[in-house]
Amino acid sequence: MNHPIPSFANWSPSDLKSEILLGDCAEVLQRLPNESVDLIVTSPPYADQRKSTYGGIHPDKYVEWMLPRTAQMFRVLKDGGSFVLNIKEKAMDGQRHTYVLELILALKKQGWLWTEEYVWHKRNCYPGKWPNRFRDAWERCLHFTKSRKFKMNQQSVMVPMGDWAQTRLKSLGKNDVLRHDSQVGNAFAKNIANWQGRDMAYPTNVLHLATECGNKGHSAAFPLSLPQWFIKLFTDPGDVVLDPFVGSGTTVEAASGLGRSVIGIDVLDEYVQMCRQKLIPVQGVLLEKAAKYNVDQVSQKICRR
Amino acid sequence: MNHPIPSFANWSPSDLKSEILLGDCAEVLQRLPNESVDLIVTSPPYADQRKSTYGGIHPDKYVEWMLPRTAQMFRVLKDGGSFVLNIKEKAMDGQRHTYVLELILALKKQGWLWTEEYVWHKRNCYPGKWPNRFRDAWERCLHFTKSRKFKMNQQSVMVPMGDWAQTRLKSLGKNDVLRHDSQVGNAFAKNIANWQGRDMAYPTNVLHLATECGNKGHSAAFPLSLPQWFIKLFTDPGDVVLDPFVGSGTTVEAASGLGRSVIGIDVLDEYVQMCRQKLIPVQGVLLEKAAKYNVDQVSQKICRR
DNA sequence: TAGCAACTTGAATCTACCG
DNA sequence: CCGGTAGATTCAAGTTGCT
Repeated sequence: MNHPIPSFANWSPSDLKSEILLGDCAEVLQRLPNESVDLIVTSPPYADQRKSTYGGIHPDKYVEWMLPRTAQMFRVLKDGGSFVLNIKEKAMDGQRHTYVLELILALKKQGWLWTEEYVWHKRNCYPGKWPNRFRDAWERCLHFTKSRKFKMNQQSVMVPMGDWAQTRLKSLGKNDVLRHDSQVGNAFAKNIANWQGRDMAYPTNVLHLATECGNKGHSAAFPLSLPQWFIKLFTDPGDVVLDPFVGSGTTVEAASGLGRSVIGIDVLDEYVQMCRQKLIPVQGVLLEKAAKYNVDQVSQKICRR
Repeated sequence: MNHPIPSFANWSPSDLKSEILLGDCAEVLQRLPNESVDLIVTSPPYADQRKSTYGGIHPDKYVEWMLPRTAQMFRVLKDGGSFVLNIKEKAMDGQRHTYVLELILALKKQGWLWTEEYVWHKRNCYPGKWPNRFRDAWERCLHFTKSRKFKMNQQSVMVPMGDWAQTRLKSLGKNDVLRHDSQVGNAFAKNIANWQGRDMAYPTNVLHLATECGNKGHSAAFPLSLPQWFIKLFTDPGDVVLDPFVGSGTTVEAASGLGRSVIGIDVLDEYVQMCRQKLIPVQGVLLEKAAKYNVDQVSQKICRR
């Protein structure tokens, strides 16, 4: 269990693989070599007073808890790579807690560049009514990089304009594109270029996505299209995506579906198992595809834990 | 020029007035008495390296520059009042500057409660294309208060419901009626709820507003509906609204139009003049109205500190 | 098959209450 | 007075089932 994880770097795009590892990413990440990951997309356990899945990190201890983990992420991320952190501070005692702000400042001290803050606008947010606030309908997607130059495939997330845009259905337009892609399964097969004939426009830093209510029991809370968007934007097919807090495995699912290699880590065996289950059909597809090249090599890679 | 500004507090709603004052709000606000303002809505000069309207505050000096001004705002704001700060950090050297985060932390130290962060989603944002980021389509509207209990008229900003309501309106099921009875309790409130509650829903903390392209040349970039929303939400008619950084006067215009008294301050005489021009038609109405009651009494109130 | 209706379920947050 | 839990509130999207 303590042997190093092989580097995913320098693989050809056809040699896709996925590793879902059990453990605390603060330790598991030490088994990854330097600069071996192209993109980190994760939604860490939110600070919480109650005891919960990750042991419940208290808001006041959150930055302190996170920093050793982001230090490892910094090490394993390639120089031109990106780190996308989906997070939102809770309201406590009538006001927003500041641990996310403090985390941003601390990450900058750690060497990260705070390149951008994307807003995920949740169209269907949690219900409720309070005398001092409305429902919280947005979360931060903080974009950090290691250097000013990094990989960004803007064309890959262009959205159709024209007929759609005029009818104020901005979210539906983007959604349809994403849904189309996810149905297809991976980026090799279909391309957004199929939507040619319409004018395409670059999106903004505000993402309109509904949360998926489908997954019950497990708090997905993270629509598939969210990691998909960042994966298409910040990686090429065959690149390596890392999610150090797998949870229900949405990022892993998105990365595999888009033809990226993926490393997932979680402390809870329940999540690890569930995530591996999700990948079985995808791995099947990859096997077929890879079989054209070298079955023995690929199956060995895929089946190894 | 150094005489105290009369208190706008304790006026009857019919005695609306507006004062547009020339000077730096750090000094001008000293002429206002304690706890005399119900709401502060402002879009301060953004940090900028270049010399610009407000003398160009450098990002690194921004917090230091702002704090003496917010200290005065804290003093003049009523206990149940609100302070809405529209702001967005610039990108500098390829990354977002942190002065807004630092400002939030500093304001908390100053005694403010960081109650909420609303997102203003700019539907039509500034065009442009860069290799490392998309167009910036959102700004922060930071909501600070002096205490946990504050005035919030949620009903005043309710919005029509989505398609869900339209299908629902056709036939109200038993469940709706029963739920309704138990929740509301009396017939009068029930009628109001029937009139408003069925097809209207509370908004979220994400505001969808297009920027108004109308005002050219002046760096307003602040749609009238944005201050209108907060003014309706956090004040009653007749309350006193303050904008210490008037600029093109959008907040002042909104407040007057909604029947609130208003105090505006700006260092540039050009903005002060323009803002007063905007208010002339409104003031005419106010004068007529006030004259009907008691001119002597009103003038007396004006001169009282 | 399309369309409507009823039901279910959320990474929520407040107040009230208890030990 | 602090810390923890229970109860109430509320709406968009998905799911299921019927016509």
